[in-house]
Amino acid sequence: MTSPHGPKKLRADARRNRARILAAAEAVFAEHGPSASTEQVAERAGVAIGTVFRHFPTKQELLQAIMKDLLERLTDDAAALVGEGDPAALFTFFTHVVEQAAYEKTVVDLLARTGVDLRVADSVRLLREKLAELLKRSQESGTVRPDARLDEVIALLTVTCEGALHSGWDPDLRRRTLAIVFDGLRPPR
Amino acid sequence: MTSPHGPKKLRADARRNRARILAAAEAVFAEHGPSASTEQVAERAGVAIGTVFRHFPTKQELLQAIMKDLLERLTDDAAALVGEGDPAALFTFFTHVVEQAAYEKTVVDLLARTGVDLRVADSVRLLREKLAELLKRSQESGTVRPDARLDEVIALLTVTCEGALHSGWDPDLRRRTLAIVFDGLRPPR
DNA sequence: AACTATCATGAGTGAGGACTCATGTTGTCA
DNA sequence: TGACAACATGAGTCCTCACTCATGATAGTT
Repeated sequence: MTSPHGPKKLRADARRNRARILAAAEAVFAEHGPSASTEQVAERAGVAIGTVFRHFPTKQELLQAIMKDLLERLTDDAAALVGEGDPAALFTFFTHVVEQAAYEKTVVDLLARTGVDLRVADSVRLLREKLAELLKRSQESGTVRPDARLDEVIALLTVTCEGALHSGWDPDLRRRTLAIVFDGLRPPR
Repeated sequence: MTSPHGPKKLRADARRNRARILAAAEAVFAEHGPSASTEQVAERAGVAIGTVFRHFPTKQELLQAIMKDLLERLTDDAAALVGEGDPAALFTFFTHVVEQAAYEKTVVDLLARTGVDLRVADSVRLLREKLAELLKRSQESGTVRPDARLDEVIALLTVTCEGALHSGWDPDLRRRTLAIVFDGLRPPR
């Protein structure tokens, strides 16, 4: 950690604006992809462009902040599923993430394109850990083949999200494609 | 066809330059993605930027030309496999395409991102037809489950190429991921 | 060889977008 | 309630990039 005291104290209006910018950015980038302009974000947030750059000195940092947010949300979801003890938890999570991907164009872009080298390594590591737990549980309960490794699962997850998104799969195609992937992940009978 | 006489007669130097530009564009876009600048293409081809725009009036058209090229190449590959009668032809083709994807960043980008609405619909249709044949053969020989439809197969193909590419899968991960997808595509025992 | 339509050249243009900074505003605390 | 540091503003800067066009070169034809 660079700041041992957590986030610096912000003035009330600054804290409010920061939140509005983050929300606006998520919406705008979700709609138009990461190449959307910072101006659009500012407009949606109802602030001047200078304010956006005060909170996030570069566009890159703004994207990182959004990504960190989403990764943490996903990690929480995964953690909740670990608690529930669903034997098919991995498939549940998989489906959930892919469905959500349709509304998170940006994050999928970032995950798959820019890679994971974005200084969000910590958040990614946490998500990996939760996913590893989900995988282990599902393997122990016999829902997932024992020789499947975390890397393949993540690869399939990422890739399926991208597809569901950019290629605009309709719900039926999404279901059918996931069904094939899930069958591939099941243990041989 | 818009031109019943095939491509218009070009002067020798023009034909040579057109070919060099296409090759350069494929290389540059493969390396840097479709956002690479037209200047880079011109430089790599050893021509002035005006020459690039003489042959391809917009960047979009240049990208389309590359895509058409690749689609035709893939269609030929698929047609050859149809001729050979390999019962696992679909898997062979699938593996081939994914391996090749690592060198074709641009096309995968275009296929998955810009979609197929790029006025290359004809080339896409031809490739689909060949793929349909491959699928049918593989299903008849019992290699692929009979309820798999072409849409899912194409979805998985596209998506796997994207992953192999942007996420930089190493050969081992690529093999393992494909193995899962193929298992999902096999008929239940 | 002479002629000309076709082609190549590359500095220039215009638009868009990331980022800055001088100026004005407001939350906060004594 | 003053006074100041923190914050907001948005016109302006700088840069990149797709695309143009006036000028010069050349392949193909007679």
